Order: sequence, then structure tokens, then C-alpha cells
Amino acid sequence: MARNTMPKKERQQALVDIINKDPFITDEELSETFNVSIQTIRLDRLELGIPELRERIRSVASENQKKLRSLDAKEVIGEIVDLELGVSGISILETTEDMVFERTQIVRGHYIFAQAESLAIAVIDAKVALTGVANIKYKTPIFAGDKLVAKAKVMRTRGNKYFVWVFTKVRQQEAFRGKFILVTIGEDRR
Amino acid sequence: MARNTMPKKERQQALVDIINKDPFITDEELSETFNVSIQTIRLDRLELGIPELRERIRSVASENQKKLRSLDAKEVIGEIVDLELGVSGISILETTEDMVFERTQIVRGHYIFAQAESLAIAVIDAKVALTGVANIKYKTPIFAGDKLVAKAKVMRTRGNKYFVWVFTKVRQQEAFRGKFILVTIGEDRR
DNA sequence: CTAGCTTTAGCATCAGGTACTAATAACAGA
DNA sequence: TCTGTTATTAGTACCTGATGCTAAAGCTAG
Repeated sequence: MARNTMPKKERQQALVDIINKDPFITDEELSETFNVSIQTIRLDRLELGIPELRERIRSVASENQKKLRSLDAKEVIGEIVDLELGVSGISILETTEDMVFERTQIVRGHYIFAQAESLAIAVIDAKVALTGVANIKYKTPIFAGDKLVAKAKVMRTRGNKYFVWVFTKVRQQEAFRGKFILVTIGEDRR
Repeated sequence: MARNTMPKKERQQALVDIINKDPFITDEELSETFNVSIQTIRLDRLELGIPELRERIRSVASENQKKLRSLDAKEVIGEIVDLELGVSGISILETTEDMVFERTQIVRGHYIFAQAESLAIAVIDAKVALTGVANIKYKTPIFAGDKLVAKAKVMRTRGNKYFVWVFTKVRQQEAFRGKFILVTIGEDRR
């Protein structure tokens, strides 16, 4: 039956690991995996300051909810602060840590692009599909915390095609520019 | 004291709303806010099929964990299936419901862009910052469920500048193309 | 062999319930 | 007004996954 017991220290380390990996595990299950009594597990948790199952689940639930809320907000890709439909618009995006390349702290291009695209689509007053873009330029690297101010102008419309320019500034400095060609749908497209 | 009771139906509707908003509320707290006994709350939950507090917390915790995991995976923006550093690479992205414009079911351009950008950066063997892009074209609209296959080729290098072309196909049809100009950093940049 | 740490056992208690029974209150229809 | 139905409340036994406490072993090193 070799009730293969482990030294206390080792068991407690393993305990921490297991609970971190699966916070949904009960003391009973733990006692079975370690071949010790439930009381021992409880003592271990006490010593290690690990809360009971229900508290663990509770905190997982609320922490994850926080994370999801912040991601939801991020999905907006910039807040539109001014909008004259069919003419122009302004959008502001506060960049955060999780938009950057870890190694360089530089904001990933697609966030900047996404802000510009969203704004360009917002100024067009119709169901639209983005079909062509040209002349994008990133002028300077953008770092977490920078506030991106994007201005869009509708330059020309031809039938169901819209030519929209977007300029994005960081601290008054131009950081990005893009010319978007948007095609409304609903009508035939080609 | 006007124990202001509410009609049953109304109370149950309000109950659903409250619990949806705050799944962490106990029957006792609910009974206080509605000025009814705990038993009434329990009966209501039974009729409405609402599980007990602990179950609610449990499901919030695990559902949100699932969502977070899928978002994590999404952050990769395409799976790189082939890569010859400094030369070429292939990335596959399965599009999903939450990448599209609700109204049109068409995949938002920045996901396609992000896949291409990520791939372009991956094929360059260095710390890179994206600084210039040109000649992007979206050829056809892409719908949720479409599988995007992006191929990148390094066309030219000049000093710390890399010219990378990315072609993305959906069902053998070209859907996107982009020429990226990447600049490695670490060295001086200008 | 004994002092000290570690482990186990047992029991009372708690929160937040389920499941069930039974009594009472409220109200609508004849 | 009485009556039948629905709604509400009360109360009990039981459940899970714990806490908190006391006490008894088990092991181990000096």
C-alpha cells in the first residue's frame, strides 16, 4: 500500500501548484491525491494562506469578469468624440499595455489601423464594406499610454465609393495616415 | 411600513434582472430587497429555473475562463503553419462570429490586416517595428467561418528595412494583398 | 527515552442552500 | 358571503465544503 507520503515542504509546494492550476479542487480531492487526511490539507492551506474553495471560485469569477469588461471596452477601438456624418469625424484611443509588443513596448500596428478603419466606417452613413486601402504610413512608433487622436475626412464620393483620409496624431505629432476606399453594400458591388 | 409587495410576475421579472446583473447575491439579500420571505425567493428561483448562488458563481467563473482562453488564442491573430525566417511564411486564421460587423456579417478589415501584419513581422528575424505600409487591397468581402490563408514573402531588404508582401486567400481566391515596409529597431532609426 | 514537530481524528458550528410538509393569507368568481 | 385557487410563509431534516477547536497518535532527532 506504500502510502507514499511526501515531505511536508514538497507537498505544500505541490499544493500551491495544483490549486493555481485548478482552483476548483476541493480539500477532499486534494487529500486523496496526496494520500493524507483532509485535516492535513486544511492545515496546509492555513499555513499557506490559501482560501477555501468557495472563496477561490468567487475570486476567479469576479476577476475574470473585470478582465472581460475591460476587453469589451477595448473592442470599441477608439471613442468617437465628434462626428459629422458623410463629412468628418474624430476618434480618441487610449493605448494600453496589452496592445504592445512585449519586447519593444511599441503598439501593434493593427490597433492603430483598427481605430482608423472604425472611424472611416463611422463617418460613412451606410452599411459599408471596406474594400480598398492605400498609402498607409506609420510615421513614429507609439507606446503604451499614448493617446491617439484620429481625424477622418471624406475627400470624394463616386457612386457607392467613398474616399476617406484618416490622420492620427500622438501629442500633436502625426503618427499615422491612411487613405481608405470604402464601398457601400446593399446596392450591387463589383 | 407599507410592506410594499409587488405582483408575483413583476417580482419574478425583477428577480431575473437583478440576478443577471449581480449573480453574487444571496437569497437572503433578495428576500430583503423584495420584502418577502426567503421561501418565496426560493420558490421563485425554482419556478424560473435559476440555480443557487454557488452554482451561479461557479458557472460565471468557468464560463468567463473559457471566454478568456478563446480571446487569448485570438490574440495570436492567425496560426503560423510554415515559416522560413527571413524568406517566407504561411499563416492560417479561422474567422469567427465575433470578428464581423453585426449588420453585414462581413469580417472587419483589421483582423485581416492584423493577420498579415503579424505574419510579416514573424518572417523577419528581429525586433521589429512596423513603420510603413502601402498598396493594401481588399478584393472580396470575407464572412464569418471563412478560413484565411496568408502567405508572406520577403521581397527586398535594404539596411534595416524589409519589404514584405502578404497575399491572403479565401477558398483559393485572393482576398487581400499588402506590401509592408518593416524597420528593425535596436539600431538607430530615422 | 523523551521532547517536539506532524499528522490524524472527532466534534460543534457555519453559510447557503435543497426538498418537503403544512399552515395561513389573499383574492376572484359564483 | 362562502369557496376554491393561488401565493406566501413557517418549519424541519438534510447536504456540502468548509472553519475552529481539542486531543490523541506517529515519527524523528538528540
